[in-house]
Amino acid sequence: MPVAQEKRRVMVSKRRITIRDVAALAEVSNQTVSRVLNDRPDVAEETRQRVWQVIEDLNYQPSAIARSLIHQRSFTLGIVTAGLKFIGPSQTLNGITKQAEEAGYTLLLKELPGFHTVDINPILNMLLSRQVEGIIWAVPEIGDNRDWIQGLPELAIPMIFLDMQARPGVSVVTIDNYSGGRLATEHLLAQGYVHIGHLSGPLDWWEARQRQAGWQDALHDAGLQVSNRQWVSGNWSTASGVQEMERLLENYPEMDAVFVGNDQMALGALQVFCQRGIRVPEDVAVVGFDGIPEAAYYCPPITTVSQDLRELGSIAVQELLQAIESARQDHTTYEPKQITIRPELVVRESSVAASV
Amino acid sequence: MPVAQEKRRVMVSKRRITIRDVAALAEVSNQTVSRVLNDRPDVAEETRQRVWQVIEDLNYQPSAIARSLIHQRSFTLGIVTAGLKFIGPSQTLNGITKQAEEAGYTLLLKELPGFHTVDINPILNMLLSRQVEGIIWAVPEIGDNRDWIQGLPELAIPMIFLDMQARPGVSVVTIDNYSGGRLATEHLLAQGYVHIGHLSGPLDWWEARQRQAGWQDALHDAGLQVSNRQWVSGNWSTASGVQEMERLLENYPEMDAVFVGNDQMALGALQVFCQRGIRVPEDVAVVGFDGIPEAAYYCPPITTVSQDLRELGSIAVQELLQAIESARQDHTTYEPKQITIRPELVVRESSVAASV
DNA sequence: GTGAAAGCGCTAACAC
DNA sequence: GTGTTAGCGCTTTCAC
Repeated sequence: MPVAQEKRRVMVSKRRITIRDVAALAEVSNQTVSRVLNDRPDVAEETRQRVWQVIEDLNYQPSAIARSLIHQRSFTLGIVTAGLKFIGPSQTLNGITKQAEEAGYTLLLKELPGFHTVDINPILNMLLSRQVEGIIWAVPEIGDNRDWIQGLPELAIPMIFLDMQARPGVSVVTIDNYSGGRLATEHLLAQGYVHIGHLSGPLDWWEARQRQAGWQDALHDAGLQVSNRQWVSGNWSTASGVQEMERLLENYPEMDAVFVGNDQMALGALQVFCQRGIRVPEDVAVVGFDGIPEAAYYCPPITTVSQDLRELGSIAVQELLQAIESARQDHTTYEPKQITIRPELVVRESSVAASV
Repeated sequence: MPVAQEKRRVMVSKRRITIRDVAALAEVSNQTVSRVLNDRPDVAEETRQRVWQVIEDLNYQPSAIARSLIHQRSFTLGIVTAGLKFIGPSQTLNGITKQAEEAGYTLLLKELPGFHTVDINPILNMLLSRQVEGIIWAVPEIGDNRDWIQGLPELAIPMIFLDMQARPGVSVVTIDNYSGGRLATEHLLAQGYVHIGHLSGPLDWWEARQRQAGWQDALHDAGLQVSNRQWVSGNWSTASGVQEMERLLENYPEMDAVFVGNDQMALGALQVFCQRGIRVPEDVAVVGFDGIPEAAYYCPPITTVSQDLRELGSIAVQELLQAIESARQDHTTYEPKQITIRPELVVRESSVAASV
C-alpha cells in the first residue's frame, strides 16, 4: 500500500479549476462549456459528451459565487437565531433547515451572542452583503429587543420574524401562546380544579406574558378572582422551577392545580412536590408547556401544551420563499402576513383527578 | 401619521447600489471609493470624508460576493450536521457558532435529512462551489456512514470530523466516550457495587460502542465476569429506556447498579424503578451520560458523565481555522490532527449508597 | 452549433 | 492622491 494512502494530506495551494480549463481541454470555447453545464439544447451531442467527460476528469465544480454575482441570486437565506443551546431555538432551526433543504436553498447561519441585540445593522448588512434572498429573524421577543423594527429601513429583500407580537407592516409567524395558556387553564377548570396557580417564564419574554395572560383570562372568564399571590415567575430553567414552586406553595397554600410555563420548570415543580410528599395529581394537578418528549416520562407523566416549533420553522421558510417568489414575478411590493400556529393540549396523568 | 408608517411594504425591485453609484455621486473614480472602503492611507482626507458621506447617504453595502470572487476568500465555513432536533448536535452547533462568530467567520449550514448519507459528493460540491474555506463534518459515526472517507478525493480545503473513531490522515475532534464509560463504571465499583448492568445506546453508533467498551473493560479490570444477560441496547430515547430497562431487570435480577448510555434513557429507567418500587440508589444505583441540566432534577438527581459538546464545537472551529491559516501562510500541506476531550463525572444521589 | 465580447461588483497593478 | 486597465468565474447577448 502506497504511503499516500497511509497518511493523506490536504493539498492547499491548488488553483481552482475554472470553466476555461475545461474549455481548453475539451477544445471548445468556455461559452460552450457553459451551455453544457446549463443543459442548453443547442450543443451537438458529440460536443456535449466530450465536455462532460472533461468536467468529470477534472472534477470541475462551477463557482456558485460567480453565478450569484451574475444572476443576483444566491439561493441562500439568512437565519438569525439565539440561544441554540436551548431546546426551542434548535427545534425551530431544525424545521427551517428541513424546509430550506427541500426548496434547494442554502442557509447562512448567525447566532447572536445573547437575546438582547444592541445594534442590528451590522448583522443585517453582513447578510445583505452576502446576497441572501430573505431573512428569518428567529430570536424571541424579550424586553425592548424589537424596538428597532420601528426604524428598520426599507429592505430590498423580504424578512420574517418569529416568536413575537404581531406588528403592522411586518411578517410574523408565531405560536399562539395566549391560546396555549387558556387551553391549559380551561382544561384544569374542566377537571374541577378551582385554585389554579401559575409558574410563569420570565415576564420580559413576550411568550411568557402571553401564556400568563391566557391563564389569567381563563380564570376571569370562569368567574374566578386572580390575586398576585397565586403566581410566580421563573427563568425557564428546572432550577428556577424548584425555587419558585417553593415560593408559590408558601404564598398560595390552597392551590390545587398549577399551570407551569414550560416543561423544564414543571420538572422542578414535580421535584418539590415529590420531596414534600405532595401527590400529583391528587393534591396538586400540573400542566406544563412545550411538549418535550421527556414530559411523557416524568413522575408522573405530565399534561402539557405542545407547540410544534419545527412546523413553525418550516412555515417561516415557506412564507419567506413565497415572498421571494412573488417579488421575483411581478416586481411589485410584498404584502406582510401574520401567521399563528395553535398549540395542542396533551393530557396525561398529572392533571386527571380520576387517575390513580 | 402617514400611511407608509401604518403599513410598511417591502420594496423588491430596487437595483443594487454599487461602488460606481457611490463613485459617481462623490465625483471620484470607483477605485478611490474602494480605497476608502478598505481604509487605504493614500486618499486625501477631504476626499475620504466626501466618499463616506455618500456611502452613508446611499446606505451602500459592498458586495461580499464580489469580494470573495476576487480574493478567493469567503470567510465562510461549511457545517454539515444531522439530527438537530436532538440535544447533542444542537449543543455542538452552539459551540461552533460561538467560536466562528468570534473569529469573524460566517457559517453555511447544511443539515442532512438523516444520519446515513448515501452520497456525500453533492454536499461537498455544494459547499466547495460556494467557496467555503473549511468544512466541519458534525455527523455522528453510525454503521458504515464513514466508509466514504477512504475514497475522499484530496480536498483543496481542510476538513474536520466530529464524533467518530480517529482515522489516520484525517482530522478528528471527539469526546472520549470510552473513558466516559470507564469513569462511570469505576465510580460504581468504587462505591461497592458488583452487579453492574448496562443500558447502551444503539450499537451501530460508534459513541454507544465506546461507552459500552469502557463499561466492559472496567468490569474486566476489576476481575468481574461480563455476561450477555447483563446489558441491553436502547435507541437513546426515554421510551426505549423504559422498555429496555424492563428487559434488563428480567434478565439480570441481581443487578445492583446500572450504567445508562445517556441521561434521557436514564430518565426512562428511573420511571421503571419508580413504578416497581425499586429504590434508587438503595436497591439499584444509576449513572447516566451527557450531563444535561435536567439530570440534576430527576427523582433522584442522577450521577452522570458530563460531556462538553459546546467545547467540542468550539475546538473544532479553532482547529479548522488554524489549518486554514497555516495553509495560507506557507502554502504547504496541512498535517491532520486527532483531538480527544475527556468527559467528567458528576456525582449525585443516584449512585451514592450512603445517601438517604 | 459555436465563438467573441461585454459585464456582474469589486480590487490589484500600474500609470500619471 | 487619483484614475485606468485588467480580471476574479461565470453567463448573456449577438455574431457567424
